[in-house]
Amino acid sequence: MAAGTVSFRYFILGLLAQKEMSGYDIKRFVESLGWLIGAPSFGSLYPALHTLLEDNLVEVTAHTCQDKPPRKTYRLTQPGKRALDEWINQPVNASAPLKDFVMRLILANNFAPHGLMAHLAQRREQVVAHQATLEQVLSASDEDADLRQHLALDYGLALAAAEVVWLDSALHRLSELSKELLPAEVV
Amino acid sequence: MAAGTVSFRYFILGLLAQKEMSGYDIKRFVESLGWLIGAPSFGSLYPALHTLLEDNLVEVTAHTCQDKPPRKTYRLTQPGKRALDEWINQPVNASAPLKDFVMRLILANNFAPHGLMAHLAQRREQVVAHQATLEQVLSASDEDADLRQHLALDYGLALAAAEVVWLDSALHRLSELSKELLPAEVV
DNA sequence: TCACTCATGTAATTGGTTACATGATTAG
DNA sequence: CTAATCATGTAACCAATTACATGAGTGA
Repeated sequence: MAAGTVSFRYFILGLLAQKEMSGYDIKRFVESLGWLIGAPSFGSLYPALHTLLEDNLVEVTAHTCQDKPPRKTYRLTQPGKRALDEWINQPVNASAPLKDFVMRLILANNFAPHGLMAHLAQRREQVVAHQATLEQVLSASDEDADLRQHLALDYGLALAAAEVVWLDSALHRLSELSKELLPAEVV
Repeated sequence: MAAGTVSFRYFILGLLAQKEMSGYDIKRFVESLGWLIGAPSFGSLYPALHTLLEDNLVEVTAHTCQDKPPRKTYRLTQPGKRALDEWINQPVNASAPLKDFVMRLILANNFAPHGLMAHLAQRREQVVAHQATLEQVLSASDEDADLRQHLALDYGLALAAAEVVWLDSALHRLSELSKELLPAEVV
């Protein structure tokens, strides 16, 4: 295992599966679409790349062309591809935080066909369960409590509801997509 | 500073401001409404309480009545109250994660009157900015890319939109509330 | 020449988890 | 009498941040 990261380790691997990138590229990319997951700092990103390299999951090319600052781009090796596949199609811990869900969502392309839908369906179950918990807490709380007391509950419920709506629509669209791709496969 | 936590440190302090609780109580409470922030483990919770105690921000009572397992309940001291006020009315870092926002939302009661609305307004700005970034990335990406490539973007946009709607409604309700409470204060 | 972005890295520290250890009380 | 829940704690470990250090290229 050596030193380094774990959560981001496979996420980075997944990003490199889509295209070859440098550490700096990864940072910029994650910053742009990662407001829900938070971009890793260089202090964790570079060491993570080094350990992936040590483990032979990625390989590197140094670009030292002049009139550009030198950079190193990383890409997956065959063992890296296998490690990623194994990781991504593995069921996630039921109480995984939002962050983990979104990280996998960003790697959507790397899922096996059924895997992605399973991931969304599992998330849906989780969110619905949380919704139920929040509603229960809300109904158990003081009737005369002021708005401020319920704010967080209300917020949680609003986000959960929005997420369920989105998940349903995404699941629907994905199933349409798979019907299109496998028209003869209908049971 | 000693060992212990930091993010959760003040959050715990805020919970104790609402009512006296034991470590176990805190865990249960946070688990029930904290799906967006994640409950701290006992391994961080108890040490955090110990350091709050050392710093004289909380005080403790041991309840060793028989036919109940012994427990310790914590409550704020005056210095604790001051530390909390100082912390909560302090502006948060602009790129703070969702978790930080929600933690403060749970502590809504502890805000100075204007502080809470400022907090929501600041969050709104942040979310709108993220929305703009995501839309930009979306429009810059391949037109022929399949649904899977846009899933995370789409998810982010859906959540952001829902959050803005909620924030607007909450801000509106809070301003109604403050009008009610200070009817003569209108400029 | 000064500041800014691009680009890579390391060391110290921190915030937090996991696993472990203990014990009382309650329900089957 | 055994399992589950209530209840508190410690030690080892880990992931990740912050701060630091370096250097090339670009534009004012």
